[in-house]
Parts: sequence; structure tokens; C-alpha cells
Amino acid sequence: MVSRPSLETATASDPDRFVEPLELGKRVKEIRLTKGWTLEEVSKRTGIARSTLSKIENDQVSPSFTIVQKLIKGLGMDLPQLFVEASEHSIAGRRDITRKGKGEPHPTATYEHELLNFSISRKKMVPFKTKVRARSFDEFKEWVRHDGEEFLLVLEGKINFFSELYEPIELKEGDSVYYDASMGHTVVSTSTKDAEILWVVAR
Amino acid sequence: MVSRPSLETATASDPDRFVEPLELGKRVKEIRLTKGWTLEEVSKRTGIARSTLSKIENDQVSPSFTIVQKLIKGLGMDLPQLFVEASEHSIAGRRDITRKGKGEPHPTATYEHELLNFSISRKKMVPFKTKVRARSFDEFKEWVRHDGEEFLLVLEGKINFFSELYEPIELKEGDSVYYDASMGHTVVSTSTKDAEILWVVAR
DNA sequence: TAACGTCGTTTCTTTTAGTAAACTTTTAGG
DNA sequence: CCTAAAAGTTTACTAAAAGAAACGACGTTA
Repeated sequence: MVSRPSLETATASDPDRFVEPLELGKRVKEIRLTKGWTLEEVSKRTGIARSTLSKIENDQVSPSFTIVQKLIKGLGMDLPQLFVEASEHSIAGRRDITRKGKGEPHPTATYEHELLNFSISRKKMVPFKTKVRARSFDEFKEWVRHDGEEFLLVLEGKINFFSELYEPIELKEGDSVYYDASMGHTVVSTSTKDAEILWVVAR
Repeated sequence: MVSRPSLETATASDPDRFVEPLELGKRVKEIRLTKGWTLEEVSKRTGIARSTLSKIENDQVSPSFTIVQKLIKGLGMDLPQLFVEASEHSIAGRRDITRKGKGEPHPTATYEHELLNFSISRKKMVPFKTKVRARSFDEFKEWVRHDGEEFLLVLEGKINFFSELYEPIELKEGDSVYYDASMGHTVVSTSTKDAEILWVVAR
């Protein structure tokens, strides 16, 4: 088993406290090798000297901020938040599991929602699975419209995604769409069986 | 004043182009003043010399990564903010579709991420599909841990969900979990094939 | 208004990062 | 094997950052 990082945090006022190394070098090398690049190739992509890259990978230097940025750009190291330590907030240290089909049902005329992970209440996102009963746009009285942003992933079947400012578009299993939920939007099944989608809303 | 690579002569395809630190100095100063701290106080909190802090705030230097880390810790800053462009405007009226398999790949040693809907940049949620290559907890050197909350849905296969404060739990296709991402967490495949999961992060 | 204290900037020196080039190791042919 | 090319590391040097201390600007108080 790997030694688990301590939860105990150093006080902010202790100047000599340990600064998380983040193993930047190891990550850089990992990414480079995964992409099958040589140091020379990365050098060309980032504008950083081959020798410098070698030293970074071997933790022989602490690269400057500009170098780190070049690295991130050139290597496509995105999602930098994955490399960062945590801070505390409302649902601190909590976890909530919902087994398949065990969400909280919320049927409507056109949709059959299944609310997931409903036992954590004050959360940033609301995820739910939905069976799309509707087959035509006419079944909706008006646009659905609410605060926040919405992510939609088609789990099964095919749907037509209608929105106020765009042409309707057909989405198949595995396709996803991210949109501003204050823009009117609705979804209908276009497959013989009711389509199933995952929806995640954030306010 | 420090001599720096010219901004004027740089072009987008030029590998030597200068990557602007996104007003790091301004942000640092902003945070410091918001908290009502003097340079001397920040110096004590971070272990960085007063003079160095002054230079950083006035963009006279490009601080080393170790210094940036100390800053982040001492000021309670958030690393991603430093690398992401600031923008007030929302995604109002926007929509972004990603077809199956057409996301932006981000492979690591243990995961194979596919970032979805990446063309909308300033969004509240970051959705990505991930193939879980790891088979044992030991393949991770340490807990993954970052700001925000995370929603996970198993799309295919079986996984073991490890987290710092709970016992490991097996999740099968269709199961989901919602958790505080600052709690250490990792995932490994337990099926013969690599499991596929959907992850949505909100900060 | 003189003397003091606090804060941010600047100067100066030391330390460290960044690069080009030399060097060593690995890989691929024959 | 041997050799050549390519990849990675180390060296030697230059450029830049970090820290200590000096400086200047400003507010407070006697």
C-alpha cells in the first residue's frame, strides 16, 4: 500500500514548512513518453532547451513560471487542478454512492428523470439520468429554461437536441453537449426505444 | 527592469513566443490587499523575501515554480487560476457538441482521459471520459486531490473506488458516486477490460 | 517640524536557472 | 559484433531570480 498523504496541514505562518514537490519532473516525463516524444521534439514544441527539459524531468531545477507555462502549453498538460492540493468547503470529505436504477424517480409527461446521489444536498452539481419519452417537439408547451449550465451525455439510443439559438441536432450514444441552460432547450427521442441520457446541471 | 523576450515579434506558431504570466503579479497583489496583508506579513507566511514579493507583484520577475508554490500555499491561492485566463462573461447562449470519441485526449500512466466539450473554456463543469488503465492502488504514488466536487458514472466495466476517508467500494456499470474532490481519491479497473467512466468536475 | 515607524521599492550581491555544446548512452542497421 | 545516428545527460558559461540591506515616501506623534 502506498503511504497516504497526511491530512494534517502545515500552518500558513510557518515559513519553513514543507512545500509539496508535486513531482513535476516525473509527470512531465510521463506525459512525454506517453505521447512518444523525444526531448528534442518537446524542445521544438515548447521552445525550451533540450538540456533544460532533461534537468526538469530529473528534478535538477525548479523551473520558472514562464517555463512551466510553456511546458503546459507545449505538452497539452491540461486540467492543472488535478495537480493541486485541496482546500475545504461544504461537502468536505463526503461521498455518496447511487447504484444503478436506485436513484430517486421524478417522472414527468415527457421525461422520466432519476435523480442521482440525492443524499448530499448542498452540492455544486445535480446529476440525473433521464429516459426521454417525448418523440416530437410539439409535446413540450414551451422551452425548458433555467439558471446555470448543463452537460448532457447520450447513454443509449438517439435524441434530437433542440435549442433556442441553434438548429436541432441529432446526438447518438456517446455524443455529448454542454450548454447554457438559460437558453431554451428540449430533447426528444429519435430511436425506436426511449433514449437514455445523463444530465448534469451546475448553477 | 528585466529584459524579456519580445511580445511584439512573437507569432502564434513561433515556439519561442513569450507566454505571458497572465498578470500573476496583479492577482497576487489583489489577494494580498483583499486580505489586508502587508508584504512583510506575506513574507512571513510564505518564506519569500519582501523584496522578491514586491518584484513579483510588479512583474519584474518570473518567479520559480517553488516560489509559486509557496505563494499558493501562503496566500491560499488556487493554481489553476494562474494558468487560466480570467474572463467575467458567462457562456451565455452557447452550446458545444462533442461526438463520441472526438474529445481531446489526455493520456497519463494510469488513466486515459478524453476531455469533452473543450471548446467552451470558462465553464462551471469539466466533463471527461476516462479509460481506467490502473489495476491496483499501488500504481498511484499518492492520492489524487484537488479543489471542487466530482461526479463519477461507470459507463463500462467495473472499478474499485478508493478514497481517503472511506473503505474501497466496487462500482459496476450504471453506478455513480458524488464526492468532495479534496478528499484523496483514485480509481482502478477490476474488470478484465479497462473500465470506462464519465467524470464531471465542478470547482 | 523634527523624529520615528511602517511600508513598499530599489540596489547590490549571491544563488540558481537556462542554454549551447561537449559528452555518454542507447538504438538500429549491416 | 561494429558503426552511425539519435536520444539523453553533463559541463561550462550566461542570464536571471532571490535575498539582505539601503533607500524613499508617507503617516503619526510629540
